[in-house]
Amino acid sequence: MRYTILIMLKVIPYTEQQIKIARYAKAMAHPARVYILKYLENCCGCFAGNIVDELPMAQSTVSQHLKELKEAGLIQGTIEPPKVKYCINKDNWEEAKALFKDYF
Amino acid sequence: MRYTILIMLKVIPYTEQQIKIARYAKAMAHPARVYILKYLENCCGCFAGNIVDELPMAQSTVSQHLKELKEAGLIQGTIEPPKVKYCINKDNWEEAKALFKDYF
DNA sequence: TAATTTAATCGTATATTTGCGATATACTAT
DNA sequence: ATAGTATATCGCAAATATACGATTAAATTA
Repeated sequence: MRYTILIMLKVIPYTEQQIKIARYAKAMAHPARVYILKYLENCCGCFAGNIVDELPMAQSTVSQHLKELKEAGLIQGTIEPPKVKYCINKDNWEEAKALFKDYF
Repeated sequence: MRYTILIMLKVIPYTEQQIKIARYAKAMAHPARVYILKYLENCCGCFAGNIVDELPMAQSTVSQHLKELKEAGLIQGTIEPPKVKYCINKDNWEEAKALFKDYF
């Protein structure tokens, strides 16, 4: 007796662009982070403390949001003891902009 | 004796736009959903089953992602028994596009 | 009427996110 | 040295997200 085995393969279909868009979108998926990014665009080189003052949440929570934006590559921090100055990461910000523009 | 009471109020600072951007970004924060939106842009009026076939995940999981996109307002489904035809929600898609364009 | 098809929903498990207070760290000023 | 300042990190709780298989619902076909 003969058997025919049919194997259906589903390959992960996402393009690099789609994965990046999802990652950037995730970074922007909270109003506080949307706010921070806009704030830093106008006020590049401000300190973490300034952002904490703007937002209705605890210092530790803001720090966490900053960390997420940093890990997503959208911002970067430079230490100016005892403060930390934050800026938009221009390269990645431009990349995100381009990705979303192409996508929409 | 007299007391002066200083009350510091932090008002939720987010604009409507920022809240909407966060909501749309959240909807796009998973590669499968980024994929689905793009797929529906090219193939408006395709069925849920077609999307399931494209994606490396269970039918129930795809259904959940579709639900999220629907709840975010980015897609809409019309029943054509026993199938469901999905489409981009043009109004909201255009709104999202405009919001992100302004934002970046 | 019974079986099939298509998609949504339910129940569940696990992982991630969000938020907070407390604590740690790393400098500065007294 | 001690106290103060600015920020990050830890530990925890609650909420939300992700994924799956099983079941349900609604219409169609046999």
